[in-house]
Amino acid sequence: MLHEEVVGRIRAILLEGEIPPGARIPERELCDRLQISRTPLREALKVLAAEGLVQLLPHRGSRAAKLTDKDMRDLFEVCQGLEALAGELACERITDAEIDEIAAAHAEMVQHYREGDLIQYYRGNRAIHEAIVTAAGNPVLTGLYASVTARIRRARYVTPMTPQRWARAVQEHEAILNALQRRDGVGLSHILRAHLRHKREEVLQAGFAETEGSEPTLRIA
Amino acid sequence: MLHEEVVGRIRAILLEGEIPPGARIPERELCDRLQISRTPLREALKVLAAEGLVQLLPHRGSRAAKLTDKDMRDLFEVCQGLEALAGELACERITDAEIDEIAAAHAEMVQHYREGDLIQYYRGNRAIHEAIVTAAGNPVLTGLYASVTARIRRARYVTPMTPQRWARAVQEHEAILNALQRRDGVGLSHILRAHLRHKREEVLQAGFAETEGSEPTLRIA
DNA sequence: ATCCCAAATTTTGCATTCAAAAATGTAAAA
DNA sequence: TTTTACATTTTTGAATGCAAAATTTGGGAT
Repeated sequence: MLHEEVVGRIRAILLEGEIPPGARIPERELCDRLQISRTPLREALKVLAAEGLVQLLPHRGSRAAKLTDKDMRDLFEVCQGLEALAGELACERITDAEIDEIAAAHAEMVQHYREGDLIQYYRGNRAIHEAIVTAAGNPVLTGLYASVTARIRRARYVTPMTPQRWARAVQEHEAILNALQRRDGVGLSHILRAHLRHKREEVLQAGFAETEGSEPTLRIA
Repeated sequence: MLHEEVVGRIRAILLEGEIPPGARIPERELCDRLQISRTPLREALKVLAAEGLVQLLPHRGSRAAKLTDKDMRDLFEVCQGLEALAGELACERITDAEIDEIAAAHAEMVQHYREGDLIQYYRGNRAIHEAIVTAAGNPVLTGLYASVTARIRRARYVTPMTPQRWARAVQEHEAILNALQRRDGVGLSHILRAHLRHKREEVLQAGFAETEGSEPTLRIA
């Protein structure tokens, strides 16, 4: 199946930031690179446009979606809502085994925190949030969440992670795990919202890399 | 722009139920009907597949997405979450003018209820929910909501609307309007969730039209 | 009569081709 | 020197063509 493959690869290229936000996407160049003709490429671009990663301009080609501050705020809001929903549902459905897995991932993440390994910390952090969404057992939710987080990650923003913020984030994660273990859906929902609200505030305060030139010091993956 | 046009028309055909869930979508036939070649048609089908209205089977063509009971439950859950989020956000941002508009739409809907005009009642009901989502002022949310509700509407389910259920729905709508006017985001969020949960229970209890033969007595729009 | 397998037909997936629109470059006039 | 009009080039959007895969059809064996 060429089509899916192509969508995935272009998505990766966009998430990787190889084509910066707002930049034109040269069809021919991508065709040469992916060794395909324009037909499947254009199909893939249409799909990615539907996902919000690409914007199509009539007779003027496609560009990598450019996210404004407002777009980021909107995405974070929705992400928050989806995570809160996921938390509630997860508490109703999560198995003990799944909780154990998340607890293990949490412990690992805390270890990275102690070691000061921000990259690995972020990786673990993301894994935990995705595990919670998965535990909600709702593929529709999983799909929308993936789409929204992809778009957020697309904006290679930089957060100046201060010790205070990091410590608070870890504390919040302790609370998240705790609520999960108690299967306190409402509580988890509130914690998750606050957690993401804090992150959003940090991001929007710091601004994020919108321009092509500015190289991010750290990409949150 | 041919592409957008085509996506819209096929989406309409699917929502209209002309191609029943699970049925094959004959490319050639649609091409003849829409007077286009296969290229833009296939691009449109890919987009609709990304939206979840169409499912593509490798080398076996595309089918109108078939929704299982589980799918419906998942969609309702997410819809609930999105509406609850929209309610909270709307309360923070809605203008007096927008509230007045919704109040007017509400009064109109109640009038249809009194007249026993279920079709018009549903139309007004949908308009109100969409207005609340719009009032949230979050295009990302609006887009996801549109996608989810389209998929729900796609399943032409039938709800035996009893007088009791109808009365409760109207009561809940009174409460929704009330919370909006008081700009009570948390309250509105809870009411909206309960509102949709009730609807979901009705729908899932009744089952929905999955087979081609069964003609729905009433399509919830 | 039923089942199974192979040939023919249809349909799908992708490449190529063609026409139209936009971008670019050039030259002439103000 | 700047601006505008025009021609050329590039790129996009859609149609067509072609090979591979799947479905259908027909014939033979059980």
